[in-house]
Amino acid sequence: MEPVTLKQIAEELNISVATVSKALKDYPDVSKKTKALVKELAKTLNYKPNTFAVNLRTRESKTIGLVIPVIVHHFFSNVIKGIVAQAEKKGYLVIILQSNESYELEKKQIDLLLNQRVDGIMISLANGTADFSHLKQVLELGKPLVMFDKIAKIVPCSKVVIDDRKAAYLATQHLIDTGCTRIAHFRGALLPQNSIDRFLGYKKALLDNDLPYDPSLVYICECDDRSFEEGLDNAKKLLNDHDDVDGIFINTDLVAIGAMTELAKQGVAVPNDMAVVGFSNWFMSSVISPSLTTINQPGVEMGKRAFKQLYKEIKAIKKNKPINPKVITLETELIKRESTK
Amino acid sequence: MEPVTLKQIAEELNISVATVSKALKDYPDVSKKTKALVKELAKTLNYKPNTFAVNLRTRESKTIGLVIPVIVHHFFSNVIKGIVAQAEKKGYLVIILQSNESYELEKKQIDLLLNQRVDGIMISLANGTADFSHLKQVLELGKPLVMFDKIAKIVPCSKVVIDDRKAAYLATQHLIDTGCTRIAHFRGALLPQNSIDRFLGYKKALLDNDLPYDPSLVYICECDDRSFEEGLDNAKKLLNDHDDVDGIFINTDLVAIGAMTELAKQGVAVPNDMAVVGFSNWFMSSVISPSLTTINQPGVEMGKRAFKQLYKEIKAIKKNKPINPKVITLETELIKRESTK
DNA sequence: TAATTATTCGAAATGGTTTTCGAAATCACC
DNA sequence: GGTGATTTCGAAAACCATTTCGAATAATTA
Repeated sequence: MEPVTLKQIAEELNISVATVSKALKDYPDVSKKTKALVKELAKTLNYKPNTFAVNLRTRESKTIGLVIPVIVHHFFSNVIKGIVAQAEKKGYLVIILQSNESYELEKKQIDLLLNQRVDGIMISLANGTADFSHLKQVLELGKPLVMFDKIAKIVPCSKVVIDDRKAAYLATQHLIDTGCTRIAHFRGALLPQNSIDRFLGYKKALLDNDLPYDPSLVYICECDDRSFEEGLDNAKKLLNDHDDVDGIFINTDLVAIGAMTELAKQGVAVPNDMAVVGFSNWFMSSVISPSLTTINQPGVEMGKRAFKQLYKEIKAIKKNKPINPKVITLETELIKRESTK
Repeated sequence: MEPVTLKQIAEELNISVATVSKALKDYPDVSKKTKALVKELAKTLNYKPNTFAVNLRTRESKTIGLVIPVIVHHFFSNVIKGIVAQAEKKGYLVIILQSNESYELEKKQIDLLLNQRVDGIMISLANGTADFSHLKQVLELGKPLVMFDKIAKIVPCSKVVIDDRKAAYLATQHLIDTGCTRIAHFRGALLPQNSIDRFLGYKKALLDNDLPYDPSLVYICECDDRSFEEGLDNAKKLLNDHDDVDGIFINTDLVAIGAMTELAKQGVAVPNDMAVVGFSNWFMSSVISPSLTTINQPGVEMGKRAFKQLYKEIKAIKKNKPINPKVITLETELIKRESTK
């Protein structure tokens, strides 16, 4: 029941632990005979090196940490899938923690991962995170850090993102192209960079098309557990405040779906009375009615690329090479559906 | 940059490593003076015990493994959330692997986790898993194993499930109560127990109500990546094969949504021409139109309970107590919505 | 003062693997 | 047979924390 150790194999064969170790790792200074003997016995005894000991010796755990705001989320669960799959290919395991959009938790979790001595950390920030000392600490310890989607520009680490500003511009331009002239925006929380960028893209599209930017048309939602309800609420407010709006660009599909639900309830026809564009291309956006025009956000791809970058940096650190942070921007596309004309 | 070790603290204070270790752990045989000194220096140097060394000594990793068929899935991502949250509370980290509904991968992943020497393993089986030697191996190694949702009755470990049979019975009975007399069933893959149980519940409800069981009304779907399309396809077949069916009980919401999409396309009115009941209560089921009547499956709760059970067993093993496997059955409920009368 | 007890500490073993360095043994060649 | 080169192996240190057991000192009692 207790796992076999090198020592036991060594005693069995009357050779030293060192030789057994080297035989199993095909060191050139072990004869073919003993190598064969060792390997055979190791196999029959089902020897597996004790990971704890290997970790201690090699100072690496072949494990990475992932801190993510929410797990139950179409986009993020896709990212997780991408990371986990890619990591497994390279022999790395992934420890996943959920920050629940809480800065405090996020901080603790980074600490947990550092204590665990993971070989690298990947993170998408909680909305509330405004202080980055916990992330800088990771870098100071010489551990690779890759941020994705919800990033902080100020932290000098690698990042994988989409061009949120451009995507939002595209979305808004599409509303304009299909005849909307007074376009509202449900933006995300004040802090995360992509929420800001989407807002800026929206604004720029308006200006480029000589449409006035009206701050009263911008509504904020936290995009937390209550996303759907926030969509309902914001739509209600919007309909209450204005009667001339003919399009909305919404920060996230789930909020958009909430908004469309409220619009339907109040008899506002989508897309004829009100066109709607979401963001992220959640699966459900394609199956609701009317289906939702949105921006595709390649979650799995983002996860893969983020891990690949982290992997490069882990290798670099191992060779004492300096790492130069990279910003990888993935392509997105507008997916036209029934919620716009 | 390199983490501080006990040795460094010891040298700094001119005492032994042993004393430092004991001081930090409040052993009674260290004087208050030295304890204070050690603790202070440890704090200023930000000492954290080397997890690798601790693991090696204590023979435990404070880490558990989770193998799950799919991550991007409303129910499973909820389970993950429950597990991760509960584990963190108890000081455990979770390594997550996705089997992708592949027995081969699942087997490899169990091996990976055993090599990693996790303290316990949680798993929801891949559809294809018919051989359980990899799971029995876990038990033989004396590692706690908890299965949830997609389980194998034959493996003598703890399990957390819902009463699929009862839930399916409820769903079918509801169709009957609302006037359906010829009810089809889109069942899941042949193997996983819950797919079988749901089928049995469906069948029993029919018989209890003196409705004939007609095998030609039962369609199979794998419930993999193509769930939605399988819903479309099966609905198409059903409408082609039969013209007298007035209700369908469908194994999973996503398939049900696919089916409803096809029904809508072919002008079959839900619920009047055809009532539909799904299973799992995916979020999107509440926001589509018509909204989907379904069975609520408490994912987060299942994750929590599964971890709690695993935790108990880890503690038991540590104390050399025997573990007696438990089967925990969670309550479900029928959620009536617009897709049934 | 001698003997006993309580207090405080450290040497050393343990956990299992990896790797360096040097020793021993074998072989080749003149 | 002697020299040098090559092959094959093992002792031992290192990784770091934990814990047992015994030694030394200090305090107490007879």
